[in-house]
Amino acid sequence: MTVTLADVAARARVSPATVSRVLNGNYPVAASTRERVLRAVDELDYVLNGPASALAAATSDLVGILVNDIADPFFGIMAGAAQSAIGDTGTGRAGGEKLAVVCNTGGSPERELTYLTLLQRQRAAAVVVTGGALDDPAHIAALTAKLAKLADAGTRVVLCGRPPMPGDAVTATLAFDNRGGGRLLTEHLLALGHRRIGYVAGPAERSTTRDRLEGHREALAAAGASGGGPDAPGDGAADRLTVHGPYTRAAGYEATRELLARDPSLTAVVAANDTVALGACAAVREAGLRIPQDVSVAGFDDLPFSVDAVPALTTVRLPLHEAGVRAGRLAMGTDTPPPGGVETIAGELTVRASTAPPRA
Amino acid sequence: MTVTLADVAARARVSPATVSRVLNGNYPVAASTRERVLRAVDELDYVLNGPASALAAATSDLVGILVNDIADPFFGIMAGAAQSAIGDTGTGRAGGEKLAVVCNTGGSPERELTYLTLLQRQRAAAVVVTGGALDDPAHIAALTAKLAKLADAGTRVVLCGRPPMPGDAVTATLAFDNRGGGRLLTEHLLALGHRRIGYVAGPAERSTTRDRLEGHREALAAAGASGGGPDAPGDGAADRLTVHGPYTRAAGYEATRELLARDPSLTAVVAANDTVALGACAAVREAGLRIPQDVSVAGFDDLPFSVDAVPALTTVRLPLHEAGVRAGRLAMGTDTPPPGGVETIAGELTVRASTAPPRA
DNA sequence: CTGTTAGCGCCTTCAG
DNA sequence: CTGAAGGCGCTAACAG
Repeated sequence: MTVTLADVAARARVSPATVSRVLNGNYPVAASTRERVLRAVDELDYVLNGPASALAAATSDLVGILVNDIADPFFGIMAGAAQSAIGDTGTGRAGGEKLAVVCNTGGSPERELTYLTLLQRQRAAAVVVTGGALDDPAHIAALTAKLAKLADAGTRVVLCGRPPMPGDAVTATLAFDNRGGGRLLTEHLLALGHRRIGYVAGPAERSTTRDRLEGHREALAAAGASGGGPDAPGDGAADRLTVHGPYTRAAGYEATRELLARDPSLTAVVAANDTVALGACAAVREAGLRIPQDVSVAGFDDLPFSVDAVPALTTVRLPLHEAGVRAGRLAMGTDTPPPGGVETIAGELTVRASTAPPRA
Repeated sequence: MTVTLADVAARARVSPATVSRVLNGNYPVAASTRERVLRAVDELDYVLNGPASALAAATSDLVGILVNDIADPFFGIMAGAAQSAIGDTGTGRAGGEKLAVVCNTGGSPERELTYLTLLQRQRAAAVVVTGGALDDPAHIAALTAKLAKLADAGTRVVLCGRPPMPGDAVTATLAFDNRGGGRLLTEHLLALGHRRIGYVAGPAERSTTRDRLEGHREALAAAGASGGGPDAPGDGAADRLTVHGPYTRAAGYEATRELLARDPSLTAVVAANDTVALGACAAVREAGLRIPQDVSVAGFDDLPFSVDAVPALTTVRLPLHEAGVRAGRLAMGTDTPPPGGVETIAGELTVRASTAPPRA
């Protein structure tokens, strides 16, 4: 029923090996022969058998992209960029195309491991793992081991928007400077004159959460050290003004209500990301406070909707698209990895209308 | 280097055939033997060779999910839901898991076809195609032919959020009632008393665009027919008050500026979807008009951010998650297809704060 | 430049 | 319930 390479060979009156060679284009073939083969392929409407090819060649054209939440544009943008960078490599003919696919872990460590196993089973050519890591040592160990196995089997591994991992299994790591970004944002607020700043953090066990929060605390500490005075924020106050929750709008809303209850004199709220910031805005507004006149609000990531929020959100812009493209190229082996294997990508403070000096 | 099924067999002191049988679980094996095999698998850290398995069995555990834009939550939600419905089928052991992957076509018909070919090459177990179709007959024909080939090769094909296609290649179609939804929305505006309604449509060549616009026009026509009077909207006016553009916020912004310029007396703007509506809101606001006091704005889809817009967006809720889950189950063969193969899913008018009666 | 020859690792009848 | 044997469709050395 299904036409095989042998059928094509017969029709083109050449050997199967020759057909394979023109299809893969990695071996000299006479132009006339090639054309005859290509014609036979078209006439027979032949489609290469991927599994057979992968089995014989011991590598497949599958590239996996792992994301924590496919419904979140943060991941969608990176994944889409990586996928197009990978897909565009295709030579046009049936040969070169890679099948770039995205796998949604839903943030679950088990599913992350499961997908990696599935990809290993398929003998994937490369794997791109995006998004913040879990801080759990057991999971990190399991993940490291799994990635090492993949690398052993010849799969290229690149991390995108995720901190470096131990071991040498990883081809390249693109890490976001979350800590630096967090610091920038809070410094901005501090410079504006804010002193009582609430922080809506992400899930406690994620590296992204930790880094951004650390940046925030660093800025606070620096201000406290330099500024002095009884009004300066200390660590105790910072703890009291931090609430953790998932990276969702609903969590941002709840957390902000809580913060406002704990300290009604808050003049600013920093959210772990833009999505959370949207929830924070809703809570602030519901409390009868104006943004930014009564309370400033800031996010992180600069997702597309942030510029449209009312007021437009002050945030830290992360070059998600560029990072995704780079990750895709690295996975294809068309870009050379950075020296040391790790590249840190800075965030850019983007000041818009949601932050302003506090009321006098 | 890599451990094979034969290694496992040797260690468990059984034949390769037996190992295969316990792994696939589709054949009786003595409990004690099974346990011995499973232990060997764990000890050797064996991972099935997907390509080899697929080659021998002539089917793989790959399931492809095609989306138009992975950075758009509309698709992310459906894809995520489908993927989890498919992944959750796993029996837990290395056997049953399917590898559900999402492929981003970027709305390009060529890439859609390319991905389908790639999936066909992998001998995918099933394919879920989401999102509106292109109205181009040539592409529809090509797509139909490709899907027929996939179906021939034993791949299950399900359409999700897309109109039915000719031929019997498709296992099941989950179509959204875009026309009905569009009608509901405009009827709502009409009932509120609006007469001059602008429409920001999507790309002209997409079925989703066409259907939603038709619903809008139907409502207008019905009102014109029943209402009469010189102020009643006619087709000419409707044409003049419709602007097409891509499904982006920027397009919504531009189109709305244009509409406002064409007819400053507009009292309502209906957008093709929520994302576009956000841009429309920005344009309305920038024109110094208030929502909904001066101009009402409505969207479509009810994406998560819509409830957070200011004011919260009136829209038509589509059960994206539920549809995705259903599509996933249909793709797995765990749900039975609807009679006739086509199931139409209605949208639900969701009235929020962005629409109100026009000013007197 | 092209044909021949062996497998790649697994599944699946067919015997036992 | 278990083992033996053949082949799935393709690629990769080797020869020529």
